[in-house]
Amino acid sequence: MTRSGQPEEGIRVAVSTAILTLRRDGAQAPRIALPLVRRTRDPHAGAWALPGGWLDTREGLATAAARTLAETTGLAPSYLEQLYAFGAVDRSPSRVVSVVYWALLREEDALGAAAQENVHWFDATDLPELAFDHARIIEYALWRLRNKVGYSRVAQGFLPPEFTLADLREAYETILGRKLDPANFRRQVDATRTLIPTNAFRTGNHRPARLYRDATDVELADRGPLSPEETRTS
Amino acid sequence: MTRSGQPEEGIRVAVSTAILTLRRDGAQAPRIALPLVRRTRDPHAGAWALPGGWLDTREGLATAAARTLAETTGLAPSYLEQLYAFGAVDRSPSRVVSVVYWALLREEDALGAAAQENVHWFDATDLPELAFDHARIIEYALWRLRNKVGYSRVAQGFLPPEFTLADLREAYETILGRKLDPANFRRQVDATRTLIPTNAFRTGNHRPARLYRDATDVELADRGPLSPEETRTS
DNA sequence: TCAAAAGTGTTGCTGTTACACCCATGT
DNA sequence: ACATGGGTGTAACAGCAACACTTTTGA
Repeated sequence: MTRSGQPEEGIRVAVSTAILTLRRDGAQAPRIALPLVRRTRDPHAGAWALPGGWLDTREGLATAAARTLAETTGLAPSYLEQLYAFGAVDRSPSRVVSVVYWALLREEDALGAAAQENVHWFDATDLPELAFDHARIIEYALWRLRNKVGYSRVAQGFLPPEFTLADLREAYETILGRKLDPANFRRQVDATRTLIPTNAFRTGNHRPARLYRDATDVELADRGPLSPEETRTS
Repeated sequence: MTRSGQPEEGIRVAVSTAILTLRRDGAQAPRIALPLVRRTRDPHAGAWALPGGWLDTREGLATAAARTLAETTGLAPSYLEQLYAFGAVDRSPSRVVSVVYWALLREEDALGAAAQENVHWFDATDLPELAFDHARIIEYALWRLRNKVGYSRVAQGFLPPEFTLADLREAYETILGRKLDPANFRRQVDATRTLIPTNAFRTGNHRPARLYRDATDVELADRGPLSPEETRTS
């Protein structure tokens, strides 16, 4: 095959997504959870896998990620970013190129979605046996999230439109796996000038906490010269 | 099409690479240059494009990137990393998914390669009219390089195995587009403990400069849980 | 009034920047 | 000897971590 020639045959392109959200059991600290689907066919029938599907010839990659996500789990993420394209020949018996996305989901949206057959939520630190190399892919997605939280506002993808600094700090703590100093955390986030204080407070057991919302019209993460991909299905 | 169903048809997968190297005209400061190939067919016949080719069904993505690179330009990069997978429907009349890599090439290797027909080198800041969205892709590759140079040793991908700190600093300065303080630069790089001083010096016009080599068996850039892809063609 | 979270102040540490200065070589 | 890049020293500054402290509420 030469450079300018056409390939003899096409290759099947799969799109799948690691959807991360926060989940809390009772009053404990939240944990990162993600939905997996049980495979019904070989290869790896019976094993759990990232939700996804085949790329249709009439749609873009990000659109396909959002579509297959909705079809398999009924979920609509608040943040979606391409993770990596995998294409080793030994990943599957028949040749497949797999473009993987990672997504963040608001806690409330995860609860609101109807439970679906063959879809289960797993704690990211306690995963079942996974199909293909999906275990490593999830590791990579979590690594990317931990990294990105350090220099962007992605953590807000876990939160509702209005939230307290304690909410935000809790999300950071869950992602990073360590406690953060509330005083320093406050100063650091408002040094970024990306949070807009509202006049509302969350009243609870103690001193009320001011609610913030994120600056609108600003992407949660800087993707450089690449504009965020279109994810509308229309 | 349902999740578990097979796609009706395969999709052609293209692999192309933005190959960056340093190039100097006379005694001036070096600039980033990259090779482009002139397209001989539609779409965009006559326009310049990133070197690449079609993914063969029997090879991995990174292998295909290295192979098509060698076939179209005769070059073998010192560093190769996946950049992004593009798949918007309107990129090409017929549906194509394009997996783009970016690579670094040692200055010497660029000069050593025989000049090939339809391959020309361009200054990264002075590009011709490019096919598809390749102009934006090159912007993205340069952005990634600028970013990565801040927290990794990728810049050494431009340099021969042994180099002086001035060589390395010059590479950084070219990538970042600004002068760096030699004194501070020295301290910063040896704080990373990744450079091994040799007993050799480069003797020239002034005080001889010690030659360094990079710590072997260490990847130039941290890619997280993803092990570097195999690029051997065998 | 007390516990606990919200929020402010302050101090010491660490890494960076700027730049003065000495060293070693070719011309 | 002197110009020039190699290489060291150091003081000022900025950002961050640690933690003492004040404020405001519910119980």
